[in-house]
Amino acid sequence: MLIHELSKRTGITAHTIRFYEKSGLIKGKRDENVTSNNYFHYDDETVEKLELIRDAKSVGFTISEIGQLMDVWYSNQLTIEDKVAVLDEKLISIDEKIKHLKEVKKMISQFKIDVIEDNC
Amino acid sequence: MLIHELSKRTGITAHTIRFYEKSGLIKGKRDENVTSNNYFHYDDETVEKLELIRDAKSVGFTISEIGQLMDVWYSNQLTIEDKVAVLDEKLISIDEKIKHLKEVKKMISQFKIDVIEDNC
DNA sequence: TACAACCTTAGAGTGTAGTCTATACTTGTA
DNA sequence: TACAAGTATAGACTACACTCTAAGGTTGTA
Repeated sequence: MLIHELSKRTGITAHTIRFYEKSGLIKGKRDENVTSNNYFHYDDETVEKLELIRDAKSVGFTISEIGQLMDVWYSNQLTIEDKVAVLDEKLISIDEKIKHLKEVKKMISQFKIDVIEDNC
Repeated sequence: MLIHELSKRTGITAHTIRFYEKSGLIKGKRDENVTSNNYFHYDDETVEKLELIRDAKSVGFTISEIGQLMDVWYSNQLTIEDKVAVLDEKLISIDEKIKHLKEVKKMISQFKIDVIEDNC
């Protein structure tokens, strides 16, 4: 599919998708059979990647952290140990984020009770 | 306590604390008994607030979202219904973030297994 | 074949969240 | 009392993540 279709499927603008591509998060392929243009083609895997990017971003991961993860996913430059190390680091970071969210949730829930009961 | 102490207790720089104060997230008090300076004084509640701010920021809440929450917390301008509405909105948003984190965690965990087992 | 709708790259502009510098004043300590 | 350390304000600067504009080329359709 071309960028317009990818944009429609993910709800992410073409501009932003190109920005992610320039940042190394995703990668389109050129069709070698076509010489009249140099349009990028994307597959379903890219749709999944963009959805992962959106999830990861919404919980505070930066582009460069997500990029690091994508490198582990798709690069063969790293040893298994290196890959596992990066993945473990992200897993720890996710657990911390969940912990933070639960703390914030607890505070807000308690405050909601206070607001309702004490009319404060 | 003064800003330096607040900074030491929270690990947030004085510059950033002043930035949060300017953004309306926290509020120091001036000591009316002292006329020689206009130093701001902060209480333990501010320490808690800054810790909440840090947690909330680490999971993708923006300054303005946090500010909205602080308004609900400390302003008497809003009705109980309005306050509960804001709190409910944040609680839903937190649940979504936890859901996103679990999705990302699942993908990374599965990928870790693939890396180890399939040597990919 | 006109023309709308799409594609590309390069680069400028925007909003958020700090981060730092400069200037000037106050406080604590050797 | 010198002077290091702390405090306030204003405003410049930076990094990140978009977001938009311009310029030029391609594709699909009436």
